Amino acid sequence: MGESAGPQRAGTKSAQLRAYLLGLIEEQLRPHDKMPTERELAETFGVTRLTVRRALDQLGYEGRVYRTQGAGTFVSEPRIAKSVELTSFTDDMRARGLMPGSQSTRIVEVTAGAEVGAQLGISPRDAVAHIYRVRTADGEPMCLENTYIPASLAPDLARRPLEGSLYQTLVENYGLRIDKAEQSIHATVLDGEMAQALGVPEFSPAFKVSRVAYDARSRRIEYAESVYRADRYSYDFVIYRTPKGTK
Amino acid sequence: MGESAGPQRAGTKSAQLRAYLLGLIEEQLRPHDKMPTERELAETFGVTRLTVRRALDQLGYEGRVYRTQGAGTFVSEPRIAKSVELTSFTDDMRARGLMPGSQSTRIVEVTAGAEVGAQLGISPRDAVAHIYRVRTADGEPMCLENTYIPASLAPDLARRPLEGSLYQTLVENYGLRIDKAEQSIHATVLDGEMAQALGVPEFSPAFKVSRVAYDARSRRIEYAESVYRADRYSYDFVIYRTPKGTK
DNA sequence: CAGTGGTCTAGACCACGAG
DNA sequence: TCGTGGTCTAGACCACTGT
Repeated sequence: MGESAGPQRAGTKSAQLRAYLLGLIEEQLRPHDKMPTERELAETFGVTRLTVRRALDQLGYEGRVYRTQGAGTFVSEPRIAKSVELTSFTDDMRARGLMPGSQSTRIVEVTAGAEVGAQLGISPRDAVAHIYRVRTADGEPMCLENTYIPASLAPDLARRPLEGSLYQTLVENYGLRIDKAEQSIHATVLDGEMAQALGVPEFSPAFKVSRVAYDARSRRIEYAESVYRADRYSYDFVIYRTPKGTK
Repeated sequence: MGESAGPQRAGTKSAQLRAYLLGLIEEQLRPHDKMPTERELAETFGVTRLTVRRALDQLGYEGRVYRTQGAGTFVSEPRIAKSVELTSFTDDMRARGLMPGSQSTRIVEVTAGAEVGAQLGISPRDAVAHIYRVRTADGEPMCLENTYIPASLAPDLARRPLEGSLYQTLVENYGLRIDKAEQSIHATVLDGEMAQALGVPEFSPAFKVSRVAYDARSRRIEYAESVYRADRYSYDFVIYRTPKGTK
């Protein structure tokens, strides 16, 4: 299918194939329709079945198709919930159809202290950039965010005007790309100060999210504590049974 | 490593290899230690690199190892948080070092009604088994759970003594195996009735979890609404950047 | 029984990291 | 430059589904 000159920049064959199949799913097939067989796809695209399977594995992981041995591969029902993916606040809000923004951003360099130091695996006396933001969606407060980044990884970050995405800044100026994050989510109620900052009554329910983010080399890049308004935010995701080989 | 007569029943070679590597990670190596190279493992175990890679891919998804092209595969730091996996309440509690239990279980057959019918994709007039349970951990209430299962899939479930795991019953008696679930998590505060059932003060924070579970054929098997005490429960998981091929 | 997905072999070349 | 993981080829056999 080389002639479909879609706006794909995908490098690998399986990624190209995945993009093609995604188009097929979204534009031509309906839920529970049967996809072409792996052998058909392999022949059509001039690749091996393994390559086809990689593309389909990916789509299966994303919940777009399901497979039944002996029967075939089928289109999943439209997804109600998104799988848990590592996205920026900006992308997260856009995916929810909301317009993201920030208020009262403050960025300063401070010493890490016990808690932040422990989370980042550095000395409590090491310097970190501390970014405080009130994140908004459609102009209304959505969450309070405190982000800490080791100064050793991003020197002078605190003296840089923070325009655009923080993650983009980290990639472009420091070569730091977040690849993985560990999150811990608690339910809580808001105290007076936080409630006021978020524009809701005191004792309103909220999510408290702690996150440690790593790059591909397993270095800790960021520690963030966020508090989300529960009336505007929910976690929607897909989970799967035992990761496939374990049974 | 054929001579390690561990209690493994794993079928595929990659699953056996994964089990061996897991032992290696947990018993002999330390975080950031280098794992054997893929080619070494392939030769040692008499399999191809692809098979080795499947085992390592798996461990990578589970957050146990990380790989760097050109450098090698390394042991991840001990996991602070678990990846989101589809587990039963029982397994979830055990993983947290708590002793799971149930109180005041009730199971009845009722008509689905609008909400449950919509979630399960059946008629509001169709029959469902409704299971209500107060789930306990170490003898203390942990969550309230309302589970609904279409009677067409599990006839007479309501007339069956519910002993052992519900999921086990579904597999053994009805051939229903849950493979995937969509979850939506909200933060809330408890009203008087729920607070009393959970043994906490009114207006205590809590998680409200809605779940639709599917089998491998994408049939909806179960709808469940659960309310968890926030003082005893948190969601801890790992998230990854864009699913690999998308960039 | 025919056809499907699930697993595996035995190679090959490429892209990247470190000395 | 060399060794590593990342991708791919061209086959093969098995396990399961549906008829």
